[in-house]
Amino acid sequence: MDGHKEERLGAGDPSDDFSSSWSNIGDDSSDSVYFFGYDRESTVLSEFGWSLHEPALPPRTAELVSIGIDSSGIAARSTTASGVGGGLATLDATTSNRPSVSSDSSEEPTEKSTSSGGNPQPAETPSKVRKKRQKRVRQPRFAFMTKSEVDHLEDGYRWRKYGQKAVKNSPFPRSYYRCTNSKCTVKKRVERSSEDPTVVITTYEGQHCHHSVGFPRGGGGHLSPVMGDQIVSPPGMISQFYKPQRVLELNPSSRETNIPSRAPNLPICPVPAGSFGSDSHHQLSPHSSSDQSQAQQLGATSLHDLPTDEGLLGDMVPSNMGGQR
DNA sequence: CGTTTTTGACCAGCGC
DNA sequence: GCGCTGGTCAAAAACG
Repeated sequence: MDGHKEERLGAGDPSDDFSSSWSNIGDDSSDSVYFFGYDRESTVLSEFGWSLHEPALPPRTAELVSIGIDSSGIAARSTTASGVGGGLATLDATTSNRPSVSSDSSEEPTEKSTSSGGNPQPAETPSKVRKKRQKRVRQPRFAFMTKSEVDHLEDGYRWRKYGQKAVKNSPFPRSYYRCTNSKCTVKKRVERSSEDPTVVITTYEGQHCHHSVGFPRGGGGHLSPVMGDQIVSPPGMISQFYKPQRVLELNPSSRETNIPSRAPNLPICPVPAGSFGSDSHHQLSPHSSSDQSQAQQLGATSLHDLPTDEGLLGDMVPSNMGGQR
């Protein structure tokens, strides 16, 4: 099983089609190789394959194995279901729900509030009154594969579990979490790879609009960055992961389409701008800009191709990733 | 008592 | 149109 993964990746002649989508950001000097990339054509991330490496690094609670990003926020269909790449990270967003970049960002329905929370249905018959849910609007997602014993990795934010489902073709259930910050619509899914139970696949959707809460629970054990300087991303999502050393190239789609390489639709925050100043005083207010400049400072040269802006990736990709090369 | 988890039901999207 | 599956809701239970 692992074999086929390796095969796809290694033999798979990375340059084929995906070389530009998936970047090997491993450190030459290290035994580990990390793959970081995104789905260029809104196809299936798992098609790119991934590889588990056994990094000769200090033991950690979780190792980042692979990251997949759906920068377009568009559908990458799950092949897991079809058995093609079972257990691999797939990002999917229903095409029909594809956020239409400009307008949607503002109307971001905050699905939950529209469905029942924001619209307390005048209960008629508990069963059928249940309000019609709005179309699901998917935000860009990205997934991480980590080798970990624990399913739910500490990432500096507090999450509330709101569902769990059995997944087809997988013996492991998938858990659904939502950020406990009421203004934050970030969600995450956690499931174990059916192929390698030691691998946890975590998929994030959305962007935190607040700082992390710190690590009240774990004492921050997961946080300590190993491969270099500290991770500077306050709203970091995966700070417990290893820091990739370099990004060769990202966002080829922008190359193709001639759009500026900034991720077109990685929302900074789904929350209406106004709510920052007024409501979440202590939160992000002043630094959407400072975050940006920070990101720019940190990664300016090498990150110029980053598709991610200071949004999701800005958070997860340790600031100065690539700054050395 | 407030918060989080569990869990069955409901709903949307998609393929056939 | 129907069935399947993933995603979400929300009441109840569990927990601190």
